[in-house]
Amino acid sequence: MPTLATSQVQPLTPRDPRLAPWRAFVMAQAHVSRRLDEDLRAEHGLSLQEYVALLILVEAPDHRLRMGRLAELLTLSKSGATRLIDRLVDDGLVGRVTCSSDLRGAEAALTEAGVARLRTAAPTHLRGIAEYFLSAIDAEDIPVVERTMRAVGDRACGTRGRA
Amino acid sequence: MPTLATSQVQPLTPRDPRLAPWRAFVMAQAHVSRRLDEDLRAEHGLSLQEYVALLILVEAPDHRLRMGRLAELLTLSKSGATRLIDRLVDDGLVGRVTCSSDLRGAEAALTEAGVARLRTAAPTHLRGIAEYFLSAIDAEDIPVVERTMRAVGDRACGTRGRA
DNA sequence: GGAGCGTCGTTGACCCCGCAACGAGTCGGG
DNA sequence: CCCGACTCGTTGCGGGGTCAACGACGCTCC
Repeated sequence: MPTLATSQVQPLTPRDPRLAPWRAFVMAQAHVSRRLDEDLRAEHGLSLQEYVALLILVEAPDHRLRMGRLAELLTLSKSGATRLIDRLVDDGLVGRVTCSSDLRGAEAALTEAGVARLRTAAPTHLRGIAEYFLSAIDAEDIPVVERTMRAVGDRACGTRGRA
Repeated sequence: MPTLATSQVQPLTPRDPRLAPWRAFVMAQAHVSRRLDEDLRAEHGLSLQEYVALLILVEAPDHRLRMGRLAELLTLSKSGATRLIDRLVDDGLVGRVTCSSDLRGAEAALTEAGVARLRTAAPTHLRGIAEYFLSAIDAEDIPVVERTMRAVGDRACGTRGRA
């Protein structure tokens, strides 16, 4: 395989037909996330971001995570993570714990209420994914979607800074 | 074909492996749009939304569009569109015109400066799409991506309101 | 032809996020 | 030791978004 610097698919101009998949991708994302967010807010009073934060925490060892790591996983700035956790703390869904191994660090830890809230909200989220995303894709195409999306994510994430 | 209510791919539980493509999709979108936004801001002082607004306008007949329609195409609320156009007007990139056929309607119209700005910013955007998105996908997979993303977009957009 | 209802875009209040600056804590070298 | 340089999370500020309420206008029907 050629290790061509970065893209080299061809320079790409406006009105190029290869923009079609890109536009479809953008629209898909916009509509699906909006739907998932609406459903969670309407049925459980949680934004999609808040739900994902709880989800990330429940999958972490001890149901706790350093703020910095949490910010990364949420693709959020550090301050964004701080304020998101602030809200969840106010709602009693997570607690703040000072990190044992690093006194300047803080950890967010899921409370019992947080676990419970997540459990009741999960069906809504999962139903949304099935209804808006998975059910629109032919079964045979799913592996391709997974592979390509993973490649895109890695490429856009990995090529950090340097060309 | 079965007209099964909505999803019926299978109820879907947490930790289901079918969530993998969904997660990859979410990460891909997050990283790619962030990159495109950063690049446009750094090189042209435009947010991705502002760029897309200009792009939509340039593709419209007469380079003008009703506010409502613009909001739809941007997947934005009406007030969101109003404020976005406000900024572009302040920058001199678009102008406001009262709609000829409906006195309560307003239209946004691209100025010469807007067209010019779009033209200079386009290469950055197109390069980003090629580099972060297209070049990560095998050529043979691109049609599948386009087809599936279109299907997902339509499904999440079309099933408006009613089950 | 005016009354009532729907639609269009804007505005005010509020929410959420990123950036830059900060205080607190860690770590390595003199 | 202790002093600088770095890292961690929080905070002030400002940008950008939504929702609800509004004024202006179009439309229909009596």
